[in-house]
Amino acid sequence: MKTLHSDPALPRATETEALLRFSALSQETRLRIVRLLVMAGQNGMPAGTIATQLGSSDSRLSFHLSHLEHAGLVHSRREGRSIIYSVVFPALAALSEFLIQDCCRGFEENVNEGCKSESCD
Amino acid sequence: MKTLHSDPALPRATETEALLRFSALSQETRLRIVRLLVMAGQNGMPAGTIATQLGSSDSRLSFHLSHLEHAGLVHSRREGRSIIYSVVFPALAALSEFLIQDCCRGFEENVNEGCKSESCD
DNA sequence: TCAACATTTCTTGAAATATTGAAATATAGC
DNA sequence: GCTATATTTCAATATTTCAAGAAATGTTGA
Repeated sequence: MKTLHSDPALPRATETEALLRFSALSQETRLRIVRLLVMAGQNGMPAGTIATQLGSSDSRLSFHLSHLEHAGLVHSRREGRSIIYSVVFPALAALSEFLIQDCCRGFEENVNEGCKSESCD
Repeated sequence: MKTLHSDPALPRATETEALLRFSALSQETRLRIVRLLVMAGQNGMPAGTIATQLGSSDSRLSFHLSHLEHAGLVHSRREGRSIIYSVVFPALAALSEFLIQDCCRGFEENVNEGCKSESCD
């Protein structure tokens, strides 16, 4: 079984990246954008559609999308007059890796029993 | 193989919890506290030791520890005159679950190829 | 180039969060 | 009870982040 966080080819986020990404995800609108884009998958979604679905103003949404893009969590491409946003799955994966690796890997001798028995290996 | 994010007994964090926890982790000192406590494992570490190791003032550290505890990411217990802090591994696990589940589970028909081929299953 | 549409940038003010240092609280040992 | 140690709380200040709307920019298709 190949899992999201155990793929050795998938680098864990650095502390700086992790900080930037956690910060980006710690805002309600931005977290919802990410969840919306995850559901939209590789097709992505135009900025205007996202704004409509979340009931946010265009300018506010643009700000949040820039924020997410700067954090490397979403990617944009132009299609006609629309700009299509989509989530960067490897970035989410690396962030998970950052948490999980610290939780369960490399510190096996120290890890608590709850984690060891319920969640690891 | 039993993995951190695929254990059905391990509930995914709610959006509110996720927001609170992402927010807690998006601050340099707090992220370092969590990493330090992960390394300390179940034994945990006294507040004073954490402050010394991170070069932070006692009062500042106390504030950040309260913040992390309120977010459910760390737990405290008294031992003599020290208060020992330790990380709540299931909380980290649930947060990872929150990201990973949204990334790869429940939306298989939409998930992008990069995620599907590199990270899922 | 022009008109229409989509997105971004900028400004302002409000709200949340961080830092510092001093004072307060709690425990252990004498 | 008294003192030393460990940690937390509090008040004042500084910093960061957020929201809203107007104006500016960029793109398409005629």
